[in-house]
Amino acid sequence: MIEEDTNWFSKWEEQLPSPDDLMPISQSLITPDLALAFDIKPPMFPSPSQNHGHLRRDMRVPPICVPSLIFPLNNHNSSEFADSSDLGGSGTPLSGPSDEPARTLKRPRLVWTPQLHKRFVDAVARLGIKNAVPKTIMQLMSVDGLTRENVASHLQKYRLYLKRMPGLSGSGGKGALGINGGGKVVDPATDHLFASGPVPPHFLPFLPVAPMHQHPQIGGVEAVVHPHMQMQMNNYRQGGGGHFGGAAPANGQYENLHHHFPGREAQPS
DNA sequence: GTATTAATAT
DNA sequence: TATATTAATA
Repeated sequence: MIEEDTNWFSKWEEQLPSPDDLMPISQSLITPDLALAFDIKPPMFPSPSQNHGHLRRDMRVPPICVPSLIFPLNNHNSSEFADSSDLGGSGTPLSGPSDEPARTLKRPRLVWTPQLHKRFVDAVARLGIKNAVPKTIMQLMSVDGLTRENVASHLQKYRLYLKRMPGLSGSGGKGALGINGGGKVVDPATDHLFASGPVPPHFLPFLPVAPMHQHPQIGGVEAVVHPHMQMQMNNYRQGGGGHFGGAAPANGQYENLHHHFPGREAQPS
């Protein structure tokens, strides 16, 4: 039914970024420098203490036209975009990114939050092995600011993970992702493990993204990636648990997870 | 010429 | 380690 196609996105949207989980942070994610460079004014954050309930993450970041990438306070001493505010008096040979066009700015490392990863996995799942290539995945994910390289890199790791996926005892003898006939995704077991539920065996071989029913949450709380997943998405425990001694990873970036076809990926002829 | 991938670097 | 970047190549 076509109707489903319509709902498809809504459902997806709903199950995607939990407002609470998505940006519990109150820190401005844009470096002052960057903000200035792009002439971006920090989006208004709803009262963090009020965003519970049904608050749909409707808050779209201002219609930024540039790489609307929201940076987590990347603590790295990137020689590139070191905050000019404190640029060590040392004769910094670098002019700073403020001068450079946004296009050439070096983005900070992408942090694959569980939400992002979920989108990624969903995309891969519905694309099927055949089409699950960086470009396509990226498009399906529709996360603005996300680059093909980002996806490619993650995909590489994801594949490695699938390969090492335990439990595939070779009774069948089929390779980890050897199947491909109709666009199957990977071993059911693998897929199941990784998807941790939200990715039902309904993927279609074709693009016409369909509305498979995805339960946004499992057991009440969204099942974070997966326990077995050695891809260490561990630090992101949203629900539960406890904190880690390590510094909490900024997870607010890419909050604008709304679909919005990338303008930056403009493909040259 | 682009896109994907493995390898490598940070 | 996780992600980026490069290099090879389809």
